[in-house]
Amino acid sequence: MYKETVYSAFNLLMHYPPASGAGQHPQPQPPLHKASQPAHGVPQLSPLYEHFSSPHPTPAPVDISQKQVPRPLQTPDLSGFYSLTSGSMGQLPHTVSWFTHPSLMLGSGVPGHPAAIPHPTIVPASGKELQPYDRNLKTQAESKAEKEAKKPTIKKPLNAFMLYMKEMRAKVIAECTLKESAAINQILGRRWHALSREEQAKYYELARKERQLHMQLYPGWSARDNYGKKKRRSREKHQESTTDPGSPKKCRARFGLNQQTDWCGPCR
DNA sequence: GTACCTTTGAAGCAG
DNA sequence: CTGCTTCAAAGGTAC
Repeated sequence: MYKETVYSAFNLLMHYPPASGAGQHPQPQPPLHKASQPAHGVPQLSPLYEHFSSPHPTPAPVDISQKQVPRPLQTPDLSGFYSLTSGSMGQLPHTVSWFTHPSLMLGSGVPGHPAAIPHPTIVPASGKELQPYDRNLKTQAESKAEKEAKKPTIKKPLNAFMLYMKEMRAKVIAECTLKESAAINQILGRRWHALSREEQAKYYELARKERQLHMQLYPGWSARDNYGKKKRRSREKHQESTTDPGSPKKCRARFGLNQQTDWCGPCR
């Protein structure tokens, strides 16, 4: 069933091929620089802004100066970031995510500001609304465990591909009339590989700024904090068989191919 | 009700 | 240092 959906997704992909590659696997590209170590040629914020405002059937470019958001805690590096996100990114509601963090903008006291809206990366561990604790029914140990479990979870910052997915998902859904995320993500994965280095660099740069902002907001936070919070089934289920090629990523890993550029035969 | 699927990248961890 | 694992998002599916 699942594979059928995936196959249908690929069929659709043939009708909506990426900019280059035309339904085939992407052309090999030179490896990209590490996001944490920007190389020459990384677009500045201005081109980034152009990217998010140009390729889509969106209204005329927004006058950023009229949409500036108070940013009392900004650093020099993040200033342009806020200009970008409060302006053009505002046209992409699904991408704003935590760019407009209330605490950074000192929402309380700012008229009309959604100060009461918690940070999207902070969610109750249960995913549900927090309930008052009933002291009469729980032991201290239970109380401690419960409190721990209900501590708001700070999510990981999104990486470049995740940011790309957030922006492009709606477009793919509209084009392919698909809703199943697994199939959509396969398409997005191929389109990601079909992007030029310059186009990908925009998202790497955005992701780098996301991590930077995340570090400023949560200095002591570690990705390890969220380890084990997702209940997972036995690990055997995740190990692919020798006959199943698995995902391109797994396949590349198994055959020792370049993660950035190479496509293994079974996954084409 | 919730894990799984599916993708890439970042980060953590074990050897 | 290398390689493996986990988790970020998303929403339909399966249990």
